This record gives sequence, C-alpha cells and structure tokens, in this order.
Amino acid sequence: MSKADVTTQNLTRACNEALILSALADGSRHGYQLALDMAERSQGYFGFKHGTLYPILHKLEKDGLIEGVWSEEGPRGKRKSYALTARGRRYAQEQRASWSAFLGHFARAVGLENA
Amino acid sequence: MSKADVTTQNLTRACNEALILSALADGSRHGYQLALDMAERSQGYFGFKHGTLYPILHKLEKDGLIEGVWSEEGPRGKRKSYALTARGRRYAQEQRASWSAFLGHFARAVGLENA
DNA sequence: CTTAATATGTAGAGGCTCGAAATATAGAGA
DNA sequence: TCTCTATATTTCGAGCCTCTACATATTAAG
Repeated sequence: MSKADVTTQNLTRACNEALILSALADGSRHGYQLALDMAERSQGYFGFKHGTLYPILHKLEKDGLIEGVWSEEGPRGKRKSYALTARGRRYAQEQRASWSAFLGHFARAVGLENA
Repeated sequence: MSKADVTTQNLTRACNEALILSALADGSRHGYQLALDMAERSQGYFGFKHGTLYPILHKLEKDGLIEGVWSEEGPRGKRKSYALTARGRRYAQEQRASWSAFLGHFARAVGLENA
C-alpha cells in the first residue's frame, strides 16, 4: 500500500496517481477514456501509455482507492469503469497537501518564483 | 546524456539534478558537504543519501555539466570539489524553464492553487 | 473483408534510487 | 596508544516503477 507522502523518491508515481485520482474526482471513467481525456485537457502535455496506466489502475483498485465496475458488453465491447472510493478521496486530499509542501520546498531550494 | 526536459517519467532525476545544480550555483562544494548543506537549508526536508548523490555527481561530470577538482590531501583527507561549467549553467536554466512549465500544467490538472 | 479505432491486458527490459558495506584519514578522549 | 566518531568517497545488489511491444477482442467504416 503506497503512502500519500510526496517525496523526491516517488515523484513520478505520486504525479501519476495525483493526475488519475484528480481526473476521477470529476466523474467515473474507464481507462482508455481516462488517457484520452488527460491528453486533451492538458493539450497533449500529459500522455498516459496504456502499459503504464492499466497497472496503476489495478494497483489503486487493489489498495481500495478506486473501484472498478465492468459495464455490460455495450456497443464498444467490455469496459471497466472506475470511481473514487471514500478512502480514495481522503488519500487524494492528503496527497494534495503533501504536494503543496513539496512544491514549496522545491521552489524555494531551486529559486523558482512562479508556478 | 540526459535532457533538460522535465517530464512525468523523469521527475525524480530532474528534481535531484535541479537541487544539485542550484546548490552549486551558489559556489563550489564537494559531495559530502553538498548533502549536509541541502539538509540544513531545507530544514531536513531534502536529504541526499550518498549512495544516490555520488553516482549523480559522476554522471553530471561525465556529461560536462559540472567539473570536479581533487583538492590536495588536506587535513580532512581527499575531497573532490565540484563547480558548475558553462554548459551546466545553461542546462540549469533550461531545466528551470521546463520545471515551470511542468508545475503549471500539473497544478492546473490537479487543482493545486499555490506553489 | 480489411483496416482503424475502441478497449484491456501482460511480460520483459531498462533506468534510477536506496541500503549496505568497504575504504581511508584525522581529531578527540580514555 | 588505542578506540571511537566524523569526514569523505566509492561501488554493488536489490527493488521499484515505467516503457515498449505483443496479445486479444469487438465494432464501424471503407
């Protein structure tokens, strides 16, 4: 079970988690759509490879932060829709606080003014 | 040769590089002292393990971003003092710009207000 | 009927950090 | 003198995490 702490050692994972949990906070989505939305909303800046995304979703589900439901085999074949759990919302909030702390320290240490 | 681009995939490395290059911009230092200074200046928030720090310094030197000079075997045994090169200064500046871009996108995507 | 888009999954490879152990010198204290 | 602690650097193996690539299945379009 990963911690909500954001440290220098887990920045990449913490970033991916934050992006995913934050996107799911706006409503349930399945993996493929999540990747598309992320790319669109960031104008292509953030791009999840599905070889990265699916394992992360599985892990988040195993940790009880998100919950996946298989939709009936609709017009587009099988899809698994993910939603935030209560624990996931708590986790996301803790992580946001931790990100703020990290960014504050980092900006000061490196001399970044703007954000 | 690593790039100055800050992406989701290399955040940890980019963070370590930025901290080191930024610290060396304030004056030359050798590895051990660099770690101590970093910890002190951030009130213990950033702590470089020497198993991490020295390999990074070697890589930065190999890439020509910093330059190390062995001091005479002074009162404290052998020490290698590192200084930024011209290329290192350029690299640091490019990376700062890249960090700003990343933080901007990230803050917006995750809904972080402050920096 | 073939191609492209939708949709999910896994295995292998590689990059990078961490923990631990090794090496060496010098000063302090017993 | 002997030992312990702090200074100072180095390297190896383990482990985590992402990426590339491959595999699978369905549906709409041409």
